[in-house]
Amino acid sequence: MRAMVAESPTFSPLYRQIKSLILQGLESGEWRPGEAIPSESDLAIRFNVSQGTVRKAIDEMAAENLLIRKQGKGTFVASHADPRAFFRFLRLVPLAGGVEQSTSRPLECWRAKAGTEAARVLQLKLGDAIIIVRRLLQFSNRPVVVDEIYLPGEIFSGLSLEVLKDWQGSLYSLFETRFGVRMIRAEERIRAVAADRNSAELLGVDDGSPLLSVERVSFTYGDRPVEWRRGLYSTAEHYYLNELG
Amino acid sequence: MRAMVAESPTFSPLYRQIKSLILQGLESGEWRPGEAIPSESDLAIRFNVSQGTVRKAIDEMAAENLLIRKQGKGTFVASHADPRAFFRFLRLVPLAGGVEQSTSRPLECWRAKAGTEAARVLQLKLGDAIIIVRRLLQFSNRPVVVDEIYLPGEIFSGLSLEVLKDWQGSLYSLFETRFGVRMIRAEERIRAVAADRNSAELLGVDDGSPLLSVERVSFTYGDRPVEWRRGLYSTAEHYYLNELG
DNA sequence: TAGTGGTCTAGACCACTTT
DNA sequence: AAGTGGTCTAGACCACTAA
Repeated sequence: MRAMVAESPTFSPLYRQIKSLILQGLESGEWRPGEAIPSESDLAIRFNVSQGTVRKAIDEMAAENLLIRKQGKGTFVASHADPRAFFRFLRLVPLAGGVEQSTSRPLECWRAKAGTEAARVLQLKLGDAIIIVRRLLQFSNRPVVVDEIYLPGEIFSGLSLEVLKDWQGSLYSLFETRFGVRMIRAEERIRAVAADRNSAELLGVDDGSPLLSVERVSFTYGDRPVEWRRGLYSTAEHYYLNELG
Repeated sequence: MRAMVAESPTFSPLYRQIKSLILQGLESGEWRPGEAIPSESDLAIRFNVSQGTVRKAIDEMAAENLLIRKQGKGTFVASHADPRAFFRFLRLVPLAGGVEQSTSRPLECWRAKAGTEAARVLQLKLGDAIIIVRRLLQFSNRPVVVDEIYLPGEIFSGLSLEVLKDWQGSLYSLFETRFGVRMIRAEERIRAVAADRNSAELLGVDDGSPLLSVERVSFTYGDRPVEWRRGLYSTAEHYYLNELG
């Protein structure tokens, strides 16, 4: 292992090579979400490097929210089942402080073929199978978000309205445990639009009133796009919070 | 220095103590934006710790965008004069790809007294002096954002419309070089609103059309709020891009 | 060639959790 | 007491920049 550093023509430090080896373990499912990976010293022996080098690799992965370190216990694979992961992808906060209970109400779920845009965004071929989900998100039993979610049909073939209705917990935690797809990062494109009649009715606002249009593309390991969604957010009693570091 | 680790009742590791010492150097102006701080080995001698400990302190500060490392050259104090820092706080992207030139057109600048909300947000007393700036932001000579910016009068006392008009470059780089105030992080609260007549005219959109309302509070060292602004973004030809890590 | 940050190692010890 | 991650050190060497 050590030799690769010196010989590699496009130089990549040892700890990054270790990092990608650990990443392989995550992708292959050797260690599943919520489980512990081997200790630093075990990995150091396994990869034949010093503990400090493994440590630096894990440091980076923890900074990327792929792993979670717990002193005295071990290092764990990050999971969307962890309630702390929930607000990482949903940045909606009530105008009047406090914490609210949110519930997801699936409305429809049907099969379709990818059009030009869906194919481009999800990196599919035109006409490939996709699954579309429509959903209403409620905070304290009041509708706040209407979502339309596009998923590659091949990966999510078992998905149906019944499965969605039976599931307690976040959508991403369903995807993770049931379909083995873990969302790692996402890009959101936000605009202001006027409510169409249908959405206005679902959200309980006036036709044509301003809504936040949030278009999201989510990626799994290797920057593969696996979800495309468009949400309309009612910002009458909530706002989208963004922290600029 | 070493002794503090063991003796400290609320344990704080050595490298964090070093970090806060370096932070003091930044706050006090010992090292100014754009300048280099001493080398790791110099700092190690000065603080009487090992180079690795200084390194870990600097690592964290680099991750927080306070310092910028340049291999072979040194470690530099981050500056808003650096063009790379520009898009850290302005997340607007044209719908049709490509890069645009942006220009800031200051409209008005006047003195006022802090009302309840401004006082709360900026942590001032009711009636304290504040300065208000109105500004139009253009991309490729087309208006996209109207901003209203509230600043503590004491800190920004020399600010005027003339100063703003004479300045070439970003607002934050003006604040940094002319007033010694460096913005480190910010929170944005985003909602969708209907355009009022005045803003609609400035932005060249129809009265009542949906706009993004972006309310921002910016903080300097020690999490002190030093700017409050509300911007109305026209998202006819642009969107707000957010990366969810 | 000298100085800077970047990587890697080996070993000691501390803080936290579990048995 | 044993095992985990967390801190700190000292030293060697590599990669990059500038004189």
